[in-house]
Amino acid sequence: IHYSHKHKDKYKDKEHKHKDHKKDKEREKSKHGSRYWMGMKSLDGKVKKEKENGFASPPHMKIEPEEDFYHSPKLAKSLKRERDDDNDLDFKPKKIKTENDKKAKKRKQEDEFLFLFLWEEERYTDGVKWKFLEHKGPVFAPPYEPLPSNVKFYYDGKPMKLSPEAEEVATFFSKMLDHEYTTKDIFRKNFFKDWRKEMTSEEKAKITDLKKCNFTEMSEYFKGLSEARKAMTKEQKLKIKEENERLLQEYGFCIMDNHRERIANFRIEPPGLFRGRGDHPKMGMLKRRIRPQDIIINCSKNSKHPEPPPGTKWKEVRHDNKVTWLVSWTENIQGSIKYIMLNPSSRIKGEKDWQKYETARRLKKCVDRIRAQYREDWKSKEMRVRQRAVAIYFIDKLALRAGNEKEEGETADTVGCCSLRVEHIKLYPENEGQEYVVEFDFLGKDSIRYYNKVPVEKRVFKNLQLFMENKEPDDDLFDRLNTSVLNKHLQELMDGLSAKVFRTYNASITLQQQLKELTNEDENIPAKILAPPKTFEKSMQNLQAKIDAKRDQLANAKRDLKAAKADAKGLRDDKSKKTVETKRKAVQRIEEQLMKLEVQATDREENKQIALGTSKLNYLDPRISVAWCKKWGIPIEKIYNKTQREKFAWAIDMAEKDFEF
DNA sequence: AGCACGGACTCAGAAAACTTACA
DNA sequence: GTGTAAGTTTTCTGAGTCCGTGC
Repeated sequence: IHYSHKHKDKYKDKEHKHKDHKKDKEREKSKHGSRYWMGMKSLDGKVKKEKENGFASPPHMKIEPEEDFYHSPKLAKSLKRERDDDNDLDFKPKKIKTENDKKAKKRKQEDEFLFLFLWEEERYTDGVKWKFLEHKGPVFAPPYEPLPSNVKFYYDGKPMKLSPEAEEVATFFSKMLDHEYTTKDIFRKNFFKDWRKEMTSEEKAKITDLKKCNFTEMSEYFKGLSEARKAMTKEQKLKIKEENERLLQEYGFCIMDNHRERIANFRIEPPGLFRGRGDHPKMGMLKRRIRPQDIIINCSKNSKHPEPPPGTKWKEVRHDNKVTWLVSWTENIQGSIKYIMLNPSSRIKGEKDWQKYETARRLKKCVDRIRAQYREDWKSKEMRVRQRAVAIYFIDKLALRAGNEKEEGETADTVGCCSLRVEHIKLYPENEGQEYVVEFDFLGKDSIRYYNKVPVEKRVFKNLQLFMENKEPDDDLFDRLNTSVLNKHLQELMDGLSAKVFRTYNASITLQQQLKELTNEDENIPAKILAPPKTFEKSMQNLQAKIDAKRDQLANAKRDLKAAKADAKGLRDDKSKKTVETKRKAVQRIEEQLMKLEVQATDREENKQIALGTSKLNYLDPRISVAWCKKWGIPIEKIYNKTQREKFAWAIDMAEKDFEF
């Protein structure tokens, strides 16, 4: 590997005394791709190198063809090196693909070490994330378009023209009419409260009861619009597509340290009604429209700053290169900050991802020690140490999340390990032939139910009994523990260790073991390994879809029933009474069907379903899969789709067939 | 010292959009 | 061949983790 930079040369020389540099260089050049980390698929010839800062905005930057997913970063360049501005060619890393070459293998390991070295250097010096950042700012939600005059809102059966502000909020509700949300009390209450805030004083005086509001005409109108959109001609659809593409090209990319990087979310979230997950106390509240004066822009001083729309101003333009976001604003529901950041394919996210797996690999080296330690701590004299030790055991063995404490009444009531309450576990000294069984039943992240019955060590069991003594169901199980205490301890056990590293480590190591175990030479590999989880997951999803459909159907039927009732009240004839009865029966029938489906779903749940998609993206070191593919000659496309390949470009490039997690 | 708080970042499922298989 | 359903990918944004800061 050639580094013109002295200090790297020095480092390199130490490690590679006898390398044939010339050969390497040639090989490298002939290779189409290049080492991701060194980012040598540069913008050479595309970005004008503007010298010293080297980052002046390239006025006519070309778009890199999509199939080339190496929007490779110049890590080396972003590191602090003296600006002797040698040309980039000298930085070209090696592409090592020589299968039989032992040297290559060795070099690869050294490579990895070097990467680590470079990373550490960048990271621990000053926390700088970039040297140059330029972008076009966010794309705002389209302005509200008032309803045509023939689409009416009715209050108490009478048409009523709403002020634009009140009307807009009403349309948000009308668009969700088919959704289960709108039947929930909290949702309706929150919505109505916030809606009234948008009303004129006359409207406020008149509209006092949500039940008397009739949004159906509005709802039908929007359904019609979406039908019309579906029925558009090919040309019209194409036109929209082109417009989107134009917007993407203009706003969907930024320049960060010499590379044109994809932005993850360049559109500002449009206004609407807040939909939390689970039993969220704030569901239905108005999520307000974000304006330029709410927006903070982050970019380089020496970049071309994005312009606010004519006649408006940004809240602030700052130049903080210790953070990775381009745009931020404060959201009005929880008061939290929202960001516009880069795509997972970007250098900055890729590096972080890679670092995450490196931390997990370091855990691999000391996990035995740590396990021995917490088992020892189960016997500690100190309560807090015992609690901590049992908690780590759960996190390790059951992949529980850390479980930060949350403000009551601000969010749905969900828990993780440290925030478990007595009511969430049951202890069985003896259960179905097993000893010391703990039954977990609680709502975790996104209000997803965690239900599990596991036998545990006797000591753990006894400890849990101890922790639960003299406590109420809603008391904390681990009253001497919280996530910051826990993580501080973990940090002492290993640099960079925190609760979530266990998930990454355990998921990845298991994948590796399973692949080793299940893959055998004389079998046709792909079918066997890839099929079962896929079909299983699918069947689960299908069921969920059925349930959802049934729910919608139920909501519809209920509404029909309501409408029929209203009619009957007005008309008082036999015919309408009869329809009410049929509708009522329909509702009942659908309710029963829904029940059946839900039972089915929980049954399957017992079989323990794993969200394969999520772990694939977030917990499994992609290098394991890449190595496996290379080893068995399986095309990487079989495993990762385009987006995933972009996200894992670093791993695809880095991992050889003998990679060991 | 310890703790509340905010900030920045990863991870998560729902929904929308798109693609492919199938009647 | 065409319309539709099923499957897959992409987008969206909410829900966590974790750490630094300031009292």
